[in-house]
Amino acid sequence: MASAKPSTSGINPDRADHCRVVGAVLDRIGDKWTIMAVSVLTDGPARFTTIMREIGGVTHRMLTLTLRGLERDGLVTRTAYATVPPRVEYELTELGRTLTTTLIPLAHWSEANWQTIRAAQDQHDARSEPALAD
Amino acid sequence: MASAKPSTSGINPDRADHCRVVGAVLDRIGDKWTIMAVSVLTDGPARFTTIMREIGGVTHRMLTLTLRGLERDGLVTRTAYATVPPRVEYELTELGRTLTTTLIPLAHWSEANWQTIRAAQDQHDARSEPALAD
DNA sequence: CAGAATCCGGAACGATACTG
DNA sequence: CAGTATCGTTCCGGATTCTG
Repeated sequence: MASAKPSTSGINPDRADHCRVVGAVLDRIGDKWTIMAVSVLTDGPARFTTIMREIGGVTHRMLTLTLRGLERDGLVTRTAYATVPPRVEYELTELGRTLTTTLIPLAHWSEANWQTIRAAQDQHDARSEPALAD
Repeated sequence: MASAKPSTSGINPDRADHCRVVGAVLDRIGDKWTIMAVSVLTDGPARFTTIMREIGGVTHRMLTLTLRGLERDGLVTRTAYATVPPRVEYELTELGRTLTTTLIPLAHWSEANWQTIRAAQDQHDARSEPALAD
C-alpha cells in the first residue's frame, strides 16, 4: 500500500499521503479527553471513576464516549466484573502502550514550550487588540 | 516553576498537571489542518495558495484561520509582500521546527499502526452493529 | 492572490435523569 | 458504580461574497 518513497526528512516525503494518515490518527486521539485518559492509563489499569477523578473536569458522558472510542480503536481493553457494585477496569493494550511511547516526546515538548507559546500569544494579542487595555 | 518531580516513566509523573499541558497544546496544534499545514511548511517557506493546494480539501477560510493560529502561537511567521498581486509567505519559526521534530515519531507511528486501528474498528463495528448486514 | 465578513447546518459537548 | 438516552446549547467548519 505505502509506496516505496524514500523518507527524506521524516515528515514530508509525499505530504498529501502522510498528512492524511497523521491527520486521521490525530482526529481520533487528538482530543484532550482521549489524551488525558491515555495518560492516566499509562500508570496501569484503572476503573471508571478513578479515571474520571484523575482527569477532573470531564463529564460522565464524555469519559464514556472517550473510552468507547479508545476501545474501538483497539487502544484500551474494557473488563467488566459482574459484582454487585459493578466494577469496570480499563487497561492499555500493547498498541496503546506503543502510542504512549510516541506521546512522551510530545509531552516533553509541550511542557518545555508551553510558556513560550503563551508568551507569543500574549504578544500577538497585545498587538491585535490594544482596545481592551482601556 | 515546574517542581522537581523525578520523571518516573515519562508521561505520568503527576498526571493532572502534565495532562493539562499536553491537552492544552494538543488543543491548539492537534486539529488536522494545523498538522497538515505544519507538515507542508516543513519543506520550507510556502505561499498561501501553495499550502492550500498541497493540503487539498481545505477551504480558504479554514486555512486562513489555521495559519493565523499558528502565527499567534509563534510557530510560523507571516511575510506579506506589497506587490500588485499580493504575495504572502509563511515559514516555520525555530520553535515550529522543533515541533515538527517531535511530530515525526507520531507520524511514523500513525503510518505504522493506522491499518491496525482500522482493523480494530472494523472488528468492533462488526460486533456492535450486526444489524446492518441484513 | 490573500483575507475579512456573513450565514448556516451539523457535530460536539454538557447537564440531567433513568437503568442494571 | 457504570452506562445509556435525551435534550439544549455552543461552537466548529463550509460556502459565499466583497475588498485591497
